[in-house]
Amino acid sequence: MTKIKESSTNFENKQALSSECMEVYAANLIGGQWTLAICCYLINGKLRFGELKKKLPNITERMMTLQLRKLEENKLVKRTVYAEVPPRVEYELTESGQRLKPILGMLEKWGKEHQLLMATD
Amino acid sequence: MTKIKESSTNFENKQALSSECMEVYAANLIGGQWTLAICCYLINGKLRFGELKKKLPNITERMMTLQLRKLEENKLVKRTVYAEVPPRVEYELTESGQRLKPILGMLEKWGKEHQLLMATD
DNA sequence: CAGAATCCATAAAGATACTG
DNA sequence: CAGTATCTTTATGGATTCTG
Repeated sequence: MTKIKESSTNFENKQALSSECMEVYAANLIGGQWTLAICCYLINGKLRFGELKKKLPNITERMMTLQLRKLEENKLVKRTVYAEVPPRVEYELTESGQRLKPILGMLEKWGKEHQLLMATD
Repeated sequence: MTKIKESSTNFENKQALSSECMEVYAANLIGGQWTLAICCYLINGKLRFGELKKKLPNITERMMTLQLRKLEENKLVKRTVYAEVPPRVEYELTESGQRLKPILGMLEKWGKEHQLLMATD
């Protein structure tokens, strides 16, 4: 009786997926609290759980697990478990995740410009 | 003693703005529940409160007000109040909001591709 | 018309402790 | 190491009623 749905950021029961435009669908996939941060760090290559955790000092393990599982479920991240002791799990972006790269680039550029605007006023 | 902060999606106290990359900052600005949906509809020109509400049948007035105020606060949306009876308020994207257009375009494209991937598997 | 004010339910996030 | 489990807190969203 494993509980799965705790933090699935509701794609199924909310409006976004069903009736809204594709941008909203996309935003729901990548707009989660830690989603983009994780993707940013994975875009340069695979990372282990602990390595990723180090880059996100403020995230709890619990949240990281939940977010990574969601990302995996949404096929943005691939999770590979190595049957070793001590355990090793590696996370990497999928093809689809990689294709976010140009979008991340534009977001970064837009963010910089916008931050400037927010400041000079 | 007006209460302002009820739904400000926490830029100030959370990690995103302070330590993370610019993509995360940007995502926090546009990643809110209704944010992108609203932007999508405003990208073709200004709309009144009621008109926008019609395009988002599932949003409550309360949420729309909150989201629009947040958008305004973040300078993505400009709010113009006309001193008329009955009252008229128009919402439109700011320059900065308009500059999201190419990003929305890419998100749409990516979303379509990704949705296909999610289906064929 | 375009909201503001309340009250309330649920969902998401955090702290902490524990484990294969 | 890479998580789980549990509990608590906080955030988010909704229903309803009221108003300039």
